[in-house]
Amino acid sequence: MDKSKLNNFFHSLFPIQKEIVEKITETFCDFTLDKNTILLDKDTISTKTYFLEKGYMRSYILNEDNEEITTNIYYAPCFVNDFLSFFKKQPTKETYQTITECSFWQTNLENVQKNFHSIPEFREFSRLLFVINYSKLNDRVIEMASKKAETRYINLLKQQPHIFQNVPLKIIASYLGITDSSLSRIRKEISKI
Amino acid sequence: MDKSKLNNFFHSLFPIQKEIVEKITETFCDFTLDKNTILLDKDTISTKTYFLEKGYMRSYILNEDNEEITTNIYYAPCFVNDFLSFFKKQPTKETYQTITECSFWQTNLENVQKNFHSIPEFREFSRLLFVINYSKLNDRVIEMASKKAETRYINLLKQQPHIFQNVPLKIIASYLGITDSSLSRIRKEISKI
DNA sequence: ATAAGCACTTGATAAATGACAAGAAATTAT
DNA sequence: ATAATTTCTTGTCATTTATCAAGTGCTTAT
Repeated sequence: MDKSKLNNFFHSLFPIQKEIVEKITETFCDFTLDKNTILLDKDTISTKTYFLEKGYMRSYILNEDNEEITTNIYYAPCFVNDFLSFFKKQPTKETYQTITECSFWQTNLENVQKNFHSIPEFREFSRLLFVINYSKLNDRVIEMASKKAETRYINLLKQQPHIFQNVPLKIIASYLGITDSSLSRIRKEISKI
Repeated sequence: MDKSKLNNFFHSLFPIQKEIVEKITETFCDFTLDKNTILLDKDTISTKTYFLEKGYMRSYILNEDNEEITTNIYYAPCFVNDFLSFFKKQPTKETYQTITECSFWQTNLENVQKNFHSIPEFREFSRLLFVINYSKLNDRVIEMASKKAETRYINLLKQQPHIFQNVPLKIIASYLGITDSSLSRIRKEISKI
């Protein structure tokens, strides 16, 4: 039950006292999942918030042709949350699945609510997490709308090279909004240079 | 100084007492802007949070060819916020500009902070706003990654037809991630049916 | 160890979208 | 009211990406 990675995540985001972090993470429990295992299935309600301590995972939807479209790739350390489902108790649209073996910490909404309303630092942390996630997502929309696939690939490779060591190319392709054969061709083109 | 539209926005999101809403919106001041006017310029720090009471506006960035890429379209009633800039005091990447004549209510971070930490209902409201905005943005990423331009156009037309009565097509085109001539052709194709 | 199933690549071809330029239509400024 | 400016459309052609199918190599299960 070593919560150091979980606790350090709080410290890494903003200045906060050790005792307060320990109070916040008091109710978190740990578990692990094998690779290619579903953490949260679509059309279910997320009752937990998850901290990914180790590993790679993704969220995906099925399109009209029943192809999996990867909507997000997650890597430790980070919080993994279907905000709409967890906070508004709505069924998820996406399925959340591990890519590698993963270890997690989790807690439920009741504990989050208690902390949110009783610990000012946790409120600030929660909001900061939202702001950061929103901003990342916004950057991605901008890339999707303004850059061609090759540029998006190059940027991802530059910014998160480790993803290519841990996530299959077909998942990366759909995350970039292209087919796996297109990604393969783009990689071939670039390797020539 | 009729705050009814501002106040009603709170009531429309979740059950909350009239007196609490009035307390929250106490510090909001109103102003109006002409069409095509900048509300918040890129590379500046957003010191205000805005409620758009009437009108249409957008955010945009300039790409490497100095073309404006519309990143978001806003229409009343809604809150308009550059989260990263407002909460983390970072310079904005995007410029926020009115499209039609707009009327706003605004307040500053100090007031938001005071309410956030002293009024539980305002905390819940703030988080709900984040969740809803995040979820909308996520839906947009999914569309961008999985649907072709024509489908994205049809969906926007179905879901927000009023946008086409109030926002120039070239802005809508870049919001959809295509050029204005492509949008023109797509519209022509569809009108044939 | 072998077979089965995936992941990845590659070829040929088609579809979607972009680039650029010119003109029509609408809007705005004088 | 007229001119100037901006928006929208359309034509031609180029580029980007998708589709489908086949083949190779890697991983996994028995």
